[in-house]
Amino acid sequence: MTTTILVVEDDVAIRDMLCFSLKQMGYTCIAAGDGEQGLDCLKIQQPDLILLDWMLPGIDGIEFIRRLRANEFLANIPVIMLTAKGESEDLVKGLSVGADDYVNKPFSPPELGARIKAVLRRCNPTESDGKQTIECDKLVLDTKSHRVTVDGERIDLGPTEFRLLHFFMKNTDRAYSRGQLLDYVWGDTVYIEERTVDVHIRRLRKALEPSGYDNFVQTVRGVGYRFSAEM
Amino acid sequence: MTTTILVVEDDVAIRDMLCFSLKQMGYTCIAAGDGEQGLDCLKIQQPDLILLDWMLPGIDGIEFIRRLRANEFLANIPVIMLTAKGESEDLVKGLSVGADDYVNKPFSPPELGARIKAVLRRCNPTESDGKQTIECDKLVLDTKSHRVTVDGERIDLGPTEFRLLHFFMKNTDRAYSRGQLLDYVWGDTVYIEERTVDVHIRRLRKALEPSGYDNFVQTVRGVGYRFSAEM
DNA sequence: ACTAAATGTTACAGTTTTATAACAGTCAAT
DNA sequence: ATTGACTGTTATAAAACTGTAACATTTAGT
Repeated sequence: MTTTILVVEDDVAIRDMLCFSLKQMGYTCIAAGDGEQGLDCLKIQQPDLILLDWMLPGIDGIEFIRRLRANEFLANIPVIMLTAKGESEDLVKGLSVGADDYVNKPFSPPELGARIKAVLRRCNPTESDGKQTIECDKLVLDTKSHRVTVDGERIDLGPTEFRLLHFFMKNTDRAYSRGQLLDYVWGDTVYIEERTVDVHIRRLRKALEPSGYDNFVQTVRGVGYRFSAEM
Repeated sequence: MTTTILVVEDDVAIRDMLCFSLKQMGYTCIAAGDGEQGLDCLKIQQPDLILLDWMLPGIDGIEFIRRLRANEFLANIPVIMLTAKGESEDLVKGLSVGADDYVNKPFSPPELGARIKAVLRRCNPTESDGKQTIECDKLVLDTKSHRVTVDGERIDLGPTEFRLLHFFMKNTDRAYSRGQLLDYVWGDTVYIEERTVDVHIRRLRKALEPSGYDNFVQTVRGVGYRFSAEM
C-alpha cells in the first residue's frame, strides 16, 4: 500500500527538495507548481495527503482549500500548510478554513515526516481496512496482534510465513503460481528464485502440522499452490 | 479524588496568584513558566485541566494546543485560555484551534473557579471516578499516583518506561511498530532513532522481571512489540 | 518399470533483526 | 560543583530468518 502525496509549491528548488525527501521516506509524490495545476492533478488522481504552500501565484492557499473542501470526493484529503515565518495570521485562517496542520519554513525533513505521519494517522483512525481477523475453520489470523491461533493454541510463524499465510487466507480456493506468490507476498521489486517459494511453503506446512491444518496448503501440480479448506 | 490543574503562565506574579487561588479551591496545582516547560510537565503527569496564558515566550498558545492535541494521551485534556483584554482576535483563534473556554484578564478567583468547574463538568460527563487504574492480571497501573504494583509490591519505573507500559496496558494484544510506539509514547514531534525503542523495551522488561511479568512484553519479529497476557 | 519433470526436504552460510551493555549528555536536587 | 536519575545513541553479541543449492521423493507419461 503506497501513500501518495501531492505537493503544491511554486518554488522549484523547494518543490524538488520536498519530492526527494518524500520519496526517501517511501511516499509516492506528485508535484504541482501552482494552485491551478494542483487542482488539475486532483481530477486525475486522489492523493492521500496534500502539502500546500501558502503563498501561491494565482489561486492561493485559502482558495485552494475552499475548492478542495467543496468537492465531495476530495473533501476528506488532509492538508498540511507550508507557511513562512510570521504568517501566523494566515495560519489561523488556514486552520479555520480546513487545513489539518502546518509546518513553518524552513523545516527539516524529519520534522515534516513526523507531521505527515501524525496527520495521516489522525485522519485514518480506522486503519487496516476493517477486518481484524481472518478465519478459516478454526484457524484464526489476527492482523492487529499479528498472531495465528487454532483453538486459542498459538502457532509460531516467521515474518515471511506469516505474510504468506495471510495472503492465502485472504485468497482461499485459488491457485497461484510461484511467480505470483513472489509478486504478492514478497513484492514485485525483488528477484528471488521460484524454488524458494517451495521452501517457505514447506516451512508454513511444518508450522501448521501440529494443528493438522497443514493440508490446507495444497500443491497444484504444474501450477503452484492453493490454500483451501476443501481437499 | 484530587483534581490537578496545570498553569502555564510566564508572569510570575499572576502564576503564583493563580496557584494560590487554585489550592484554596482544593485543586492540586502544577506551574510552568512557558510552553516548553508546560509540555515537559505533561510528559510526567497528566492534569485534569490546563490554564493557558495566550501570550507566551517561545511556544505560544496555538502551538501549545496543537502539540497537545497531537498526543493521544493528552488530546482530551480541556484547556482554558487566559487572554488580555482586546485580544479578541486571539480568542477566536484559540477556540478554533481547540481551547475549551477562555477567561479575560483581569479576572476574579470566583469567576475563574466557576469557569473551571463548568469546563470540568462539560468535559468529564462520564467521570465521577473514571478509570484510575488499569489492570492486567495482577499487574496494576495507577494513572494518578503514577505507580505500578504487583500484589501491592511496588515496581519502579522511569517516566518513559511508565508511559510505555501505560500505553501497552491500554492497548493490549496488539503489535506496534517501533515507529508507532515513538509516535504514541514519545510524541510525533520528536525525531528519535527507532533502536531507542528497543532499549526502553529492555528497561521495561528488566523492571518487570522480578515480578515475572516481563514476558508480557513480547517481540513480534519483523514488526515490533506487543503487550499481552497470552504467550 | 523407466524416465524426466515437478515437488518435497534438508542443511547451511549469509544476512537481517533483536538483545544487551556501555557511554555520554541532560537535568534537577543538593 | 557534585551527585544521581534518566535519556538517547551506539557498538557488539546473540538469535532468528532467508534464500540457495543439493539431494530425495513423487508424479505423469510412455
